[in-house]
Amino acid sequence: MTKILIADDDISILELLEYNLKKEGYVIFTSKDGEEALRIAKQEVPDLIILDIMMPKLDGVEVCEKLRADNTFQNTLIVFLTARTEDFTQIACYENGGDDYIVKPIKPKVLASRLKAILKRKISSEYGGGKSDSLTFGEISINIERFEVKKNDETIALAKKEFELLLLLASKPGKLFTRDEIFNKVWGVDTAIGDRTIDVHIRKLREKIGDSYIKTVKGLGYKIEA
Amino acid sequence: MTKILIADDDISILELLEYNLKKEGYVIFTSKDGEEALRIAKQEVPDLIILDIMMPKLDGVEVCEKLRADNTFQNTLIVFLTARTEDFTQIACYENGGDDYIVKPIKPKVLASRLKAILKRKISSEYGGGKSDSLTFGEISINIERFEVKKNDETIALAKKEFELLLLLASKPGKLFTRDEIFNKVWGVDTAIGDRTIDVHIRKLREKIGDSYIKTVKGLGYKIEA
DNA sequence: AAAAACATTTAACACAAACTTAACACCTGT
DNA sequence: ACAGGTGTTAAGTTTGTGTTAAATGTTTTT
Repeated sequence: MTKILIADDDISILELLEYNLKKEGYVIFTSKDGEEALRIAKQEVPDLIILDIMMPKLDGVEVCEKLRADNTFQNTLIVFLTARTEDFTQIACYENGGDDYIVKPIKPKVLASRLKAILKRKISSEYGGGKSDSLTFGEISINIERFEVKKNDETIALAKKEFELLLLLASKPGKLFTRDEIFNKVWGVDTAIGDRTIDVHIRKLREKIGDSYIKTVKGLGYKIEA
Repeated sequence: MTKILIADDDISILELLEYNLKKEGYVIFTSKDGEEALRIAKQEVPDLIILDIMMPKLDGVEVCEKLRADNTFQNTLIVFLTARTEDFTQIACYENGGDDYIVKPIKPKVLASRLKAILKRKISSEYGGGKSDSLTFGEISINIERFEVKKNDETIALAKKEFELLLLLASKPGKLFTRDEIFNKVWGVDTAIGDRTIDVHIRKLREKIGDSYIKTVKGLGYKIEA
């Protein structure tokens, strides 16, 4: 049984969500302001809490802060609800202790699948814990959650792109990744960058983790040597 | 005839892909959610399935899991579709039994060539009879994904053209490949190269993998001895 | 048996691909 | 506004591959 608490001062949204999420089999609680949300949260200890940013008495961010200060809600998932116009960025969400955020207007189906994904993430990390958040090859180990790479217990500082590149190659050691593939997955199809950019990043990676891991396959791409 | 099933809740993407892939000569099926995707998959048994991660009812990962649990789909290629913002990491794709993943936004041409590559991998490995994407004859085994050739567990380094040539011959051991055929498949119809180029490559191959595998049929072409 | 047709082998070369280094534009946080 | 770091571009260098050419070897035809 999965309990979800929804807090929003707009009753139509409350009803929309309640109706659609009940259909998905969740147990739903609702509240119209921040203080009420806090009270119900403490009483019910939901698995997931959806907080509108703009609310009377206590806004979403404040509610989140108070929840996070309480040990009970250390592992509770908190999702912010925000109008597109508010410039509440992804970063702000995570900075304030949120796990995700959803932009209005809400599409119930999209929302439902999003929540499902988030909940699933929680479940799988609670049990076993060590699933997909770290991977290893040779003397190198990568911790995805901490964004950290170690070589024999010695931390290596990597820049974002370097990390992403390494992560891609390491996601399937031995597999050959063509430049196209690297390009699409690390940079994205829509960006246009020069031919040599990948080389340079590979270069920097090799400099940091050692020459012996990343192998060039001329005319094709790169791979991590098993 | 190659059947492709596409599942995405975004109809514009569905139409975009359907239009472009039909043009490439594939037979396309579409579905708007995970459950429908499963149903069609079971009915049609496509060669390749493209799954959006975020979908109503069943998300892409779940569909993949269910498919993989079914013996029918052991060899079916599964490709995930993911928005760049979703933190669906590279690892998750492979961990969940996916063969590849493609990042949105989609460029039809890029996608088409990617799919072609993936399908090619599958086809050539099916010739060899094996279920994984590796081909074997005699003491030699070829892993296409890793771009690796082994002779009794000992890795042999091949250049791109050498590899492609060997792959062609090995895709159907015993079959005779005429010089023309080799030209068209390895070099492409439009390139013009001298008569002796193939010989030289055959030479290098024999040097590396041993003289006993590739047999010359004078006046006709080459083949791999069964 | 000689010639023709075809294949092998070796070395040399040209060129495209990848490496390397340095410079610079661009964020991001202070 | 500035400093520090990151990501990208540019330019010169290096490397390895693919191709050609030329000499040698083998089989088939007449």
